[in-house]
Amino acid sequence: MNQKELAKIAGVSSATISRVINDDPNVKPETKEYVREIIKKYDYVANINARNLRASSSNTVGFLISNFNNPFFIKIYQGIESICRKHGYIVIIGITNERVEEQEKAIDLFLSYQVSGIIGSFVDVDNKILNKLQRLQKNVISLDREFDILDFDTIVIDNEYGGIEQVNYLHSLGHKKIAVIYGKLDSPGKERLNGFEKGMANNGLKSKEEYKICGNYNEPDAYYATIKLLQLKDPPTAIITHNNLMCIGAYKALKDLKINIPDNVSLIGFDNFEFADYLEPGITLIDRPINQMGEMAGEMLFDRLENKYIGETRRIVLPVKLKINKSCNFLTTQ
Amino acid sequence: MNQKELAKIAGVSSATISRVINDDPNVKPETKEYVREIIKKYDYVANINARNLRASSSNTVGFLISNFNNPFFIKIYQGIESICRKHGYIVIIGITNERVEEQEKAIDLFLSYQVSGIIGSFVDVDNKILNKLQRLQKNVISLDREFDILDFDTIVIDNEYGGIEQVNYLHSLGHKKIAVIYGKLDSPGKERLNGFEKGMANNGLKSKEEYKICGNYNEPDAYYATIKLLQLKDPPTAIITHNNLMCIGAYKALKDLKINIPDNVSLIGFDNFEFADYLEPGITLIDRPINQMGEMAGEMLFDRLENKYIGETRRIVLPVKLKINKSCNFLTTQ
DNA sequence: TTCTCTGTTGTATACGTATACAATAGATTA
DNA sequence: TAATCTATTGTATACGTATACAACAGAGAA
Repeated sequence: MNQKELAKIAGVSSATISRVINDDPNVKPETKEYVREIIKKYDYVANINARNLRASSSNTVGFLISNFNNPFFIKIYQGIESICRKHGYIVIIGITNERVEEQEKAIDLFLSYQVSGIIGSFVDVDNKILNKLQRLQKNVISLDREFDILDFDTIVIDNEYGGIEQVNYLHSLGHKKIAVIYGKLDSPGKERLNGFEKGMANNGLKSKEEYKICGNYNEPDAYYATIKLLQLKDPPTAIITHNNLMCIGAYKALKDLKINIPDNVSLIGFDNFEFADYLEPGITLIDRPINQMGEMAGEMLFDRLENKYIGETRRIVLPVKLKINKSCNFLTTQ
Repeated sequence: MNQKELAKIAGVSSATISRVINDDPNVKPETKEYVREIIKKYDYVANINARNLRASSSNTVGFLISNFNNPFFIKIYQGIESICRKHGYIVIIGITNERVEEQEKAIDLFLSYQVSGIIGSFVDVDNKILNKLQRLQKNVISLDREFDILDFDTIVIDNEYGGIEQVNYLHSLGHKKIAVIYGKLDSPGKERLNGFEKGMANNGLKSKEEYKICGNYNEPDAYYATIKLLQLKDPPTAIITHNNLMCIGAYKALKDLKINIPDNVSLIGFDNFEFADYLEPGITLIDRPINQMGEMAGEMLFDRLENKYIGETRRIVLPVKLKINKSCNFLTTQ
């Protein structure tokens, strides 16, 4: 069923159908009502492909993520979705799995959909990707990641500060043997690690190579990293993790090894997660305003799309905050 | 940049461009290679709206869910997405928030996108919705919910059995004062509650009205339901919850009330969740093969779409299993 | 040579929509 | 009355693609 067929049934022209659908004021009220009844009766829905083709745009926003393994992206998605819905836009999801090839495919998909804008946690950006993104003018928001080459609105958190604070807090409890399970060295990963090193240096602590293990931002790698750390001849008394999944991995490893947190080992996380407060012990961590991020990204994008903001690229750095719970303890003399 | 423009640049016709994109064998290999270079050079991507319009189909699957608050749907989404990706299809998400009006909008959206099929956890289905769905022939999978009116492939779990097993287990531990926090009375909700009643009756237990509270499948309602239960003059010794979010709500309430699980109150859940094993105590629950459900739904759909299966409506009932952990204990004499 | 066949490319068109423009009837004005 | 204006509707078209069909050149056969 299309406009033409429906028009024939209704005894009007297809233009009238179209006008009624788009609530054109130049239609006689009775006609409008009559056509609306016909539309309802036949459950007619306009073909969005034809619509978008004709309009040369699609009221669609692309949301680029690694995947949904990290609940971080789910929260962000919900925020973006609600803003888009409010503006009558659809979100399509592109998954990179942290691979540049998949990222490129996802971006091509977005472009083929004629998206109005993209909100993305980009894996890596070279000139090729940049060229593609530039077709969207400034309607791109880089979320959680930064790239020198990328001159788009950006929302990040203060990763370095978070990294420093983790060390500061453990140091204040008397810890000296501090290990870190860090993530992939993308932009937030590097900054968190920089923060770690700065924190150590500021407090006059020595950053030992064997205390630094990459957990690739995922749970199993962090699990094994934790086990490795504890098998060292001189194991650390505190473990820092640089994201939520790795914190969970470390927590599970410590539990499985029957190591008491925080009496034997203190554990501090980065980024909150659903059960952080309800594990035993509750997890001390660097908290970030994740609920804001999605909506903020959405709103920044629509400010651009609706020309409410025309101007220089914006860079928002959201603050992080140490949230103390019970997974860290004063270092007892051993 | 479209085919016509690119064709002019390349010095061929737009038909040739189109043929190269679709890897038509009737193109001279050298031409193909040459055109591919041009496409790459100009980063040309075909307009998917025009494509879908021309094709009168869209290689798109609609996935209908309540929302992403329940991690259940995330797992399912991941399964469906991976199967769709394998087949070159895109998933678009429709959110109902468990409201029929939003469900209708989501389905209209799917239809306007010319989806090839829908996998959905439907809120409710009347003739109107049914009519719309029937446009997709049999390419609809009803997930987790059942409706008499709906003659489509269905994947559910054995909800009633799960409900019975919860009671059986608690009874085997000596509990008699068993409360249940049940969910919305949709199809699985009803069956779980039926299971509860049957289990109680089978074991000669009396099902008290004041021990039955609706937790609406969400965490806060279950939290308050739990508090209410414990404020009763004669509080229950065991609490059954009928989904994961409500189990979490009950767990948090008990924790916040400093009530020991399982010594003071036993808690049993329905449906697994990330931290069930790592809470203290680990949660005893009815486990279901959730990882299978998404992929299975995807595969069932593509069997239809690719005519690998043509036939009667299928109904798959996946088994559930009691997973014993430490949140239930023998009833100690009071 | 002439004809046929094959491989390759181009031309023209339909998909369903929104809208510019044309057309019409009826109302208003001079 | 004729002229003008307004409200409403219809007609024709472009959006970008994929493909049916036409066209053509060159190879091979008769």
